Amino acid sequence: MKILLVEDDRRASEYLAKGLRELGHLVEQAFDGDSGLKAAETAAYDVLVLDRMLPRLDGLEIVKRLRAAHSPVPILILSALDEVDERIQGLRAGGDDYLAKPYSLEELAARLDALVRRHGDAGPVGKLRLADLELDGRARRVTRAGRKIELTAREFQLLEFLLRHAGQVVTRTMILEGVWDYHFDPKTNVIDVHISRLRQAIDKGFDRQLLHTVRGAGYTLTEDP
Amino acid sequence: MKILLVEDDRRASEYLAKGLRELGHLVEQAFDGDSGLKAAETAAYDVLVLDRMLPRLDGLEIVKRLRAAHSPVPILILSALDEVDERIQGLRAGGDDYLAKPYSLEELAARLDALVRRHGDAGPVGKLRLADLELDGRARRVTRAGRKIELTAREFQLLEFLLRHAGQVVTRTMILEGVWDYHFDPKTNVIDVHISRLRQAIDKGFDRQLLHTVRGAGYTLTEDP
DNA sequence: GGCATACCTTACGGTGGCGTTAAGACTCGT
DNA sequence: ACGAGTCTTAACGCCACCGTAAGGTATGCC
Repeated sequence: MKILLVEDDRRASEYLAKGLRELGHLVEQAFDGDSGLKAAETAAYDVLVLDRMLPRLDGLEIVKRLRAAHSPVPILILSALDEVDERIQGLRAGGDDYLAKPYSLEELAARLDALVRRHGDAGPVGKLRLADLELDGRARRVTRAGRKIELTAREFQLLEFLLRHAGQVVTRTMILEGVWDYHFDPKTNVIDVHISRLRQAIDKGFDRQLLHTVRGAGYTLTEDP
Repeated sequence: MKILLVEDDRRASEYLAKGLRELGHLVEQAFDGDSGLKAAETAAYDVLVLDRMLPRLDGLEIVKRLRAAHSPVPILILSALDEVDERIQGLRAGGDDYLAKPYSLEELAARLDALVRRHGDAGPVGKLRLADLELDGRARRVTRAGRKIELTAREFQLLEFLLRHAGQVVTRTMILEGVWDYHFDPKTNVIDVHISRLRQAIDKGFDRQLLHTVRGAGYTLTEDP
């Protein structure tokens, strides 16, 4: 999922970003409150991770402003302190969860999963399904009709993105943003190539095709023919 | 680990208890506040799970009394409401974490693990198993297909960590945190080297490989090919 | 039908992730 | 203080994966 990480400590930020990316998430970083708030207002994230103490604009202040603007995005607040009062302030400001240092990446990831799940439609952790195609995020495992399918990292990301938007048409631009984190047109056919490869992997040899082209628009993953 | 579950709703209690037991925990149940408090004062638990609303003695009241008596035991509070005020009251009273319905067993288990870990003691020392690979934490002994396998300290820790997360992908960052207790990137290939050695030890000469690489992400220990 | 556009497939070189080996640093116990 | 065993670092080679380009195929419009 798409995560905005606002943390001024460069080292900590890189560390968390790397860890979250390894887990298959798309992470964008901001290093001060100002740009963090701006990013949060501009793009659509599945969840925000805010440090409590930030230069230029405090983490809590960001939360308050976003909530004042009726942004429903789930927010988790990081802090050096594990004092009850700290946590309470975080929740009062409109944060959804709170995590104290020392950060455990595993716990952070678990809480983010939980937050997002609570906010959106339910469903078992990290499992996406369409017809007999199944994707398990935690095990990084894809099966169709019970048979395991080997995918590369990109293919996996792509499939995950498509499954998240199953039934609707996803445009190339959406894919570029959601999978590659490109905010411009690369002027190449990267997407076509990866779609092609993904097709080979999940649809080849099966009767019912799931991945369809919508000419002039993009692609769609659906079980309706 | 040893868990005290205080929940008056019989059905919910049984459900949670069953789930937690399946995860290898030892669960004791109480169905009202009075006996819950008594149990908590009498026996030593690794963690308490308290329902918010209880007959005879409110969940929060139990927390307050235990804290007044300087009991350090980690406590997680369950509640039907996910209101901020509710959560704040729970924390103020001395609870360590808060979980709202609908309960997700997976999330509950994860939070309990996190709570206990944060409170210091290591995880449960029991037997871990995957296919014909077995690890005995107490005896510090590993066997595969009955044959003893000699491991160094690090290799043992590493294997234990992998077994705890069997079936899911563990990233390098997770391994660094869980096995080395590093909270930064050492920029070396320590992990690769130890994984390599562990492979030699547990997989070499066996038909079915258990330790698999997930390129771009990390490793996974699973019996599925 | 012919043309233009959009899309698909294949092939290929570069990059970087991973595995292994070996050598140096460290930590014990004796 | 020495040595055996262990851990960490560094070096090197391999190969899977990614992205680009090029040529082929389908689709829609006139």
